[in-house]
Amino acid sequence: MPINLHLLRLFAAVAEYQSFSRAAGALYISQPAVSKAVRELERQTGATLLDRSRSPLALTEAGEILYRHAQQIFRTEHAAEIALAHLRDLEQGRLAIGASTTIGAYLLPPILGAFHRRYPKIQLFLDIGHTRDIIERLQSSPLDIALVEGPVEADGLEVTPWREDELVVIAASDSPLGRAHAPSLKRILAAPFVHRESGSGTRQIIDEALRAKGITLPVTLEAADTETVKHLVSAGLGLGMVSAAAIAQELELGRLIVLDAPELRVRRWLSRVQAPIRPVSSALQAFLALLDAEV
Amino acid sequence: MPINLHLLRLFAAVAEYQSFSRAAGALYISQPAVSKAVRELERQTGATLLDRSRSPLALTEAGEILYRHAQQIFRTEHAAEIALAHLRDLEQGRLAIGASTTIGAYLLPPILGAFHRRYPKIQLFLDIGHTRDIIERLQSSPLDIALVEGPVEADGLEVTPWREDELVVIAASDSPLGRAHAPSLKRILAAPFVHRESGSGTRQIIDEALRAKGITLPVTLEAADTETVKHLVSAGLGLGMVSAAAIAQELELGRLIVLDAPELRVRRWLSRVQAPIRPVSSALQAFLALLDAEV
DNA sequence: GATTGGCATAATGACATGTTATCACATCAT
DNA sequence: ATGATGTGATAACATGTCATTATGCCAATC
Repeated sequence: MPINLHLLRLFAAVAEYQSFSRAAGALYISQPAVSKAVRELERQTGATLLDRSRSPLALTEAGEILYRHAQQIFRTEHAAEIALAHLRDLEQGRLAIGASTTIGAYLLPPILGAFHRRYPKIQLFLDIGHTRDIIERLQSSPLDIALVEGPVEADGLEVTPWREDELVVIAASDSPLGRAHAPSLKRILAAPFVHRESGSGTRQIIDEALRAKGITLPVTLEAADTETVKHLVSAGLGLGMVSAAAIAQELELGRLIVLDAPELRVRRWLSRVQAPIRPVSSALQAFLALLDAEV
Repeated sequence: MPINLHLLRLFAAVAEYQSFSRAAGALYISQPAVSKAVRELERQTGATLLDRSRSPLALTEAGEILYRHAQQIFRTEHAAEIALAHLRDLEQGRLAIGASTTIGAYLLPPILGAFHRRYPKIQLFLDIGHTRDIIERLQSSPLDIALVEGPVEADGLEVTPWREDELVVIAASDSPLGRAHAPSLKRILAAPFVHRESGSGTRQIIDEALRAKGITLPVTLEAADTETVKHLVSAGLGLGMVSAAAIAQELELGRLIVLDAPELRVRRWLSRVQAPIRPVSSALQAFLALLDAEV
């Protein structure tokens, strides 16, 4: 039979204030309620807890022992309250985000930076990988949310469009095509092309979108990641097609040039993916607000 | 607003069994009761504690935190139960006994020995002093019980006769009176006498009892304690009058002799003194039983 | 010896906590 | 598919815990 912790709370107050009536006052209840509670606790524990013959009230040995444990219990209870409040006030907590490579590398860092400045106590986990893997980890639950490229066929997942992203054709600024003002589609398609590997989401999107338009890009080279594609392109090995978000720095430095080819324009939606029924932590809530706020 | 620890208990069971219905079974209550309790706890804490979308049931971050604290709380509760049971079963506890010098030195040791052999986990305190001081310490509460000589005028204390004690006249066995078969009262009263100091209870008893009979003993020497009286007497400095309980060893060794003088026979009651309303611990209860049992 | 403060007791009332009945929804074997 | 099974949610209702007010007793104090 467990100890009735409600009665214990009242008894602890009596022990602390060394008086039934003062304890009652502190608890905002009547004195008889406290009297009865302590008496009932004594009945249940089978031990006399208070020496009512002395004034101020004294604890018996059993009362002493029980009181010490009660203090420990209510200290822990208080700690729990504090911890929950911290969680609510975002002064404690974790947030695990999954992202596909391009988003993780180019779009998320500033957002995570802003989040961290605002909620420095929240522990952030960023998991970058292929959409397939990210989705899998979202379903098996270590991830709170995922931001991925392209279409998601998910069982019970909620997919929301987040931002639109454009894939642009890039050339080294010191290459012939880079120096051309507005090269024709024909000239562009005649040039060598550097691509991401076949498995990647970006590559899939590009292939599908262009196939729909009846265009096939030449494949000269495949690279494992966007960063390599950019380096190869700026080294003059050919043209490339990457997310507009990925080349801000190179454009600024004048290393790369965007070739404006309306026929090759590929736009895609970046998606926010969540498990729909799963409870939403305060940290996730705050992160969602930030995602919607940022333009 | 403190956490409702009753609801917390049900929640902790759910967390442990990762199932509402199994938790309900373990608690011997119905499943809806558990459902409602957890829901109410979530309402009160303002946090979602369980992720009901996964199976088996998963804890949210808040639930995780609350569960850890709950475990700590209920561990402490269990420790309290154990401690109280120990107290009840006399496997833990203290017992503080006050005694006047003669009782403490000669009568109590065998009793305390028996008590300790029977209840080795109980911590014993023996406080030996003048009746006056012992009574004072009983009232101001560090002592659970006192065993004293002679009459006690106590305010609200309960005085119960314990054992009868006889004060006997002793002589060194190699002294002239010691060798005499049955010396006359006159011869005894003519001899030098070694007494306890005037403040002691024993001395008071002797003086009063003999004064009632119209007898006054000569005072040759005063000593601070019974042990010294015995040594002085066996060294031949005169006769003495001490508790029969105090000389068992010397009689056995043949050092001292009891002079049988009917006129000088002084009997007194040794008393058990307790604070009447004060709660009685298990240890004290056991000690009282032992006091009554020993003959 | 009346007053005051503190705890106990009794009669009664409100709310917390339990119950049964039932539904909704998955999973799973047939 | 389909019906059996397991699990949780919800609703209506019963119960018992925990509170209240009213009052009495006792000790301390002026």
